[in-house]
Amino acid sequence: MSGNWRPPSSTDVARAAGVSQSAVSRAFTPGARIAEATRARVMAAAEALGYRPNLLPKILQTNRSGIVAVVVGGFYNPYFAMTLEAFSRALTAAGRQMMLVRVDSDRILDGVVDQLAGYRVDAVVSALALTSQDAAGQLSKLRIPIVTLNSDLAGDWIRSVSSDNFAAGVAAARLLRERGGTRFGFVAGPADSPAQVAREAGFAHGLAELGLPPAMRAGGGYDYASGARAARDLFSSSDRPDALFCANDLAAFGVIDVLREDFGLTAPGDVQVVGFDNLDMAVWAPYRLTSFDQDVDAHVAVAMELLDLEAGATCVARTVPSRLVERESTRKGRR
Amino acid sequence: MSGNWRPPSSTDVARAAGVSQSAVSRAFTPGARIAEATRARVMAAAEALGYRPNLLPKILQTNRSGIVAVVVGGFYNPYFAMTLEAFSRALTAAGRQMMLVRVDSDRILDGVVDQLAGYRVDAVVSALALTSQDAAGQLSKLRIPIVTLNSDLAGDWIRSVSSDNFAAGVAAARLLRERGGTRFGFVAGPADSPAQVAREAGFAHGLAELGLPPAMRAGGGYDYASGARAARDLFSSSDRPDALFCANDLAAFGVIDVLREDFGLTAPGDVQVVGFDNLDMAVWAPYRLTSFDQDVDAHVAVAMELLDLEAGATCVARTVPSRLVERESTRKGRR
DNA sequence: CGAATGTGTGCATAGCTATTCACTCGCCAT
DNA sequence: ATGGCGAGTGAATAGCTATGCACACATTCG
Repeated sequence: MSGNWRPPSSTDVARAAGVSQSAVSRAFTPGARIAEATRARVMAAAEALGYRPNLLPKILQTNRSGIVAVVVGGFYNPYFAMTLEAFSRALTAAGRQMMLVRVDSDRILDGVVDQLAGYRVDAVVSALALTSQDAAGQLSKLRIPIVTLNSDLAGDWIRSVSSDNFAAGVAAARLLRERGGTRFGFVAGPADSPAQVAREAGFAHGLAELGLPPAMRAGGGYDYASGARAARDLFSSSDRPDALFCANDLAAFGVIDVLREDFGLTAPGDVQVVGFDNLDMAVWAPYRLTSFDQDVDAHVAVAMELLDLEAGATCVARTVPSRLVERESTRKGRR
Repeated sequence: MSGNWRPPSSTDVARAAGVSQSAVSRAFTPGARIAEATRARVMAAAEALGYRPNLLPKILQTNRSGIVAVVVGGFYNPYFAMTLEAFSRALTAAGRQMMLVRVDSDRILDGVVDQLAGYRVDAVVSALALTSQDAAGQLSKLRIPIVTLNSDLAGDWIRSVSSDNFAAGVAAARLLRERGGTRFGFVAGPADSPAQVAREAGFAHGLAELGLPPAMRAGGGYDYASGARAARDLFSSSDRPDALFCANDLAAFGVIDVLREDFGLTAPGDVQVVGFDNLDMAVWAPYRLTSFDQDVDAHVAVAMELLDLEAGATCVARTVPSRLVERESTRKGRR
């Protein structure tokens, strides 16, 4: 209708209710000193006008927006969806809002930092494989806390929470050995992912600890296609592995499908397969994948805790244990 | 360190650079009238102090935050991830931010509307199966445009963009008939989803148009388990269907897995299966699912356009055609 | 009855930026 | 020489809420 409409302000409500603007503010502030009758009159006027308090002036004064920025690199991996879901719940429960920022892998720093700083976000959560050290530095200068998931970024205002990726790698080696694996293979994730690196190192360490030769290696991505490619690479050679640890579930699915489809091999009879993430799909009939559960809720709980740490001096890094969920892509152990 | 630190303001920068606050503002405003030498001096001071313009005062005056709220019911369905990804891209390209809001299905209205209004979000995108008419009404009163995805909500400030669900249902019926289907089944989504209702109605219409008897029916959810249950229901009876249209891909995967696992049936030999959404997983080896592609990018493009429509008088509803992608869960047609 | 306490209300202000208005200064044209 | 003009700058202000301060009034107590 009118070109320059503006939402009703507390002053408008005050006028309508015949009170001062302060009274309106107090009516909407729990625990404020105001007569019940006045509050009722204000509320009636507010209801009639459709008034909602504007949060921005408060933010302007306190520099606390109640907004947490969550930075992700993409959504192709259902693991991100799980994380997002858990974060969303936790933030809502804490009365905060989530600003979702998607960046094309590398150049996070460009406009994004300016935007986040401009909106005065309370904190940044990065689910990025790798976060630009530069961007992190800029946020630190603005005293905006950063919580990093499965990354190894370090700095003054940076806290990190990770799975015990190395330990899981070791556990994978032990499990596969215990279940009768003899020739081991590792299906790698992207080289720039600290989680991938730690999982591989742990697996290698575990094998060495057991006196076994190092694993064959293929792959290089967290996606299905990368796993499929890895399986073709590994099984086209003469010396085929019979026990695989995959950097994540998505790659493991690709592996399993190619093994069955192209090579007529199934798990766990011909090859045992272990994944990482414990996606919903891990229970699906074609896979029934043994996998490490990252306990997303625990990750998020820790992250929420780290968000509100005020002192930025000490660099905090927390680890959340992952839990091995055995299904039928590995052989049964005695119980 | 200091308890009450505050980020540098334009006044701080002005003091440091020996100019007025106005000059600082102009230095950061493209196209503003300012001498190049002054701008350089301001920029140097800003850099030294780590100054970022605070966006809130501008928002306070213009009531345009640049924030679009995206409301979702959950992330379990990868289709939401696709939508989110596309929206995120589009909003970033338009220089806007996404506030992600997750609601527990029904009670959206509680605090959420207050929050969104309080932050002065420019618009709300709802990817919810059903949106509370009440919440929608409240947002309308605040003149906050709503764009609904695959929903049938109507009202003054509400615009909707949907797939041609009915037409797709008809097309599914024709395809399955043309490929030799004789006994038809429909695997339903949740009853409160307008998309589910339209797809089923279209399928029924298509069958009737071809002079075929109505389809058997099972299911009632958009998830894998629901599809699995539906398959068990349908194939435990004596009169088994040989052509299935599933309300979405996730359910279709459940169907296919149960058919293979529990009944030893495969697609397309024993049963033909058609899904909806064309998820990434539809190409996976165990499925190779024929499915309707919703063209997420087109949905989002239309939604972005509808977001900025100012006039709230006419109720806009746009439809985006879906595209049939044939894979190997249906038989080959002559080409 | 005076004082003290407590309750309820209004006034004024901080918080930060973009923008309008007014002003100065140097330069050109008449 | 003087009016006009454009460029560059600073002062002032709007936008909205929460809150500290002051004040008015009622109530209670010594």
